[in-house]
Amino acid sequence: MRVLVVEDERRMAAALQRGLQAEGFAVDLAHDGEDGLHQARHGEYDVVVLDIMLPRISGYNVCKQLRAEENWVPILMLSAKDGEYDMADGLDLGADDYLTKPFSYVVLVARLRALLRRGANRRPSVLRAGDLALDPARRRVTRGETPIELTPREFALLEFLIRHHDEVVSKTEILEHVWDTFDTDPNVVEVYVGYLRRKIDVPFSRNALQTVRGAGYRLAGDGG
Amino acid sequence: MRVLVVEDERRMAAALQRGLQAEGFAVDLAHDGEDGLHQARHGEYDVVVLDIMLPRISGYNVCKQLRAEENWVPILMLSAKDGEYDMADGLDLGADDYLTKPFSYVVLVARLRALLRRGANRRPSVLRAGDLALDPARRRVTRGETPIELTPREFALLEFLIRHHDEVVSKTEILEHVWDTFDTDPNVVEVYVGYLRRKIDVPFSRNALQTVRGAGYRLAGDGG
DNA sequence: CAGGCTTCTCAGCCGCCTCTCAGGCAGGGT
DNA sequence: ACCCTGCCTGAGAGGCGGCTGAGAAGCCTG
Repeated sequence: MRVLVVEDERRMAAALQRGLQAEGFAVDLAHDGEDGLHQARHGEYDVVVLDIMLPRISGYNVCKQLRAEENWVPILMLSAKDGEYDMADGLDLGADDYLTKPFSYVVLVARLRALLRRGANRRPSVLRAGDLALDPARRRVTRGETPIELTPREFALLEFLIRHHDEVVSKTEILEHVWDTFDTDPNVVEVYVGYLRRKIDVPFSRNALQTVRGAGYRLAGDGG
Repeated sequence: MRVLVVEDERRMAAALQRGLQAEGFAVDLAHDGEDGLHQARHGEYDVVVLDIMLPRISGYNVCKQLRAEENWVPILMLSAKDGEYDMADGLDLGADDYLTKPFSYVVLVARLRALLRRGANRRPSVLRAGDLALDPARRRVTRGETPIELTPREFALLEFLIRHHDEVVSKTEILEHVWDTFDTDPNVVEVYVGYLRRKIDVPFSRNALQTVRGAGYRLAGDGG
């Protein structure tokens, strides 16, 4: 598995390289945005770890550029907590996952593996589960032919659920990936699951968004 | 889940112990590096929380020593912000994760769980015994093709039994691993074994979950 | 600045899950 | 055959997880 790490802080980059190599990845480094963009274009990587604060071209623009060129290599974005961009921006750009510095090394590796497992490469432009369809680029959701209006938070939640459809995802995982926090009251997830249900569930039909008591939620669906 | 906390500041150590116990971990303490090294060698822990600044042997050297002995227990390092070592050093040593003091308690727990989860990921994704299949990630159990609904406690019990299928496991072992206590009335195990039997046993067939009088229970099955 | 939308908190309710208890049953030893 | 001990199980209490309506705070828009 080939990983490109685009990170300007030399010590951090080197530590990541050693760590990921120990995990069995083949790791290339780029130390600024221009270099990173160049390598990502020509390197055939399975995944790219992309810092946002970079010399020459920001990670933000590297990601935007790659996606504009229809390059769908999975991208995991890194950003400072107090930075100019936040998670919503990152995902808007077409990043596949997002971590806030200071991040946990284990979490980084876990999410890299998750990205690889998901085979996000050659990602279909529309995500499906059952008769639900979600288009990340156009921010549009439909059930069958009928469009569904969602708020940004609802959209992010549904996107996460649909990417993991048929799996049980815990409220903690949801908080980490959709809210980017650990220590928020999980009740907010319950509330938003409630909102989603009212919008996506068809009356008199089996619920698409199931509760798995004591474990989390599962979005049923055979789509891909 | 057994945790070893190696931390010389008594107040901090005690606070961690109480907090982690409340989260359902079994917690042992060591107050200096020598003691910590000794316990880590012989204690069969699922994860070790290791302060860097320790009397007698530094956490740095405890970690180095353990890895030199090919002991790959997951290690989460703690260090002071202004300390001599930083994240890069920690990862170089073979630590699996790294936290800077003062850290958030919630973050610590989240990262511990991430470490444990990662360990779990290395195991086979679907556990089998006979025609029973249990998928920990999806929280799904099937007998042949038919899905079986289990409550969290039933699920945890079956997971433990299936991991030890064809072995006799005592009620005490079950209590330790599934209930995480010693001093509970073993009757609760009998009750839950009963619940499980009603859900997983096929009528008119040999019982999969056998009682071994005076010793415990055994889940029959040739699967792996 | 007003109005609407979104996000999030809070408290109350409901139902499932968990666990206890007591009585009955079965195995094994004498 | 009898008893003792270990195991099983039905009934039920209590707690906790999850759901939801109400409403406050924040944010954007006109």
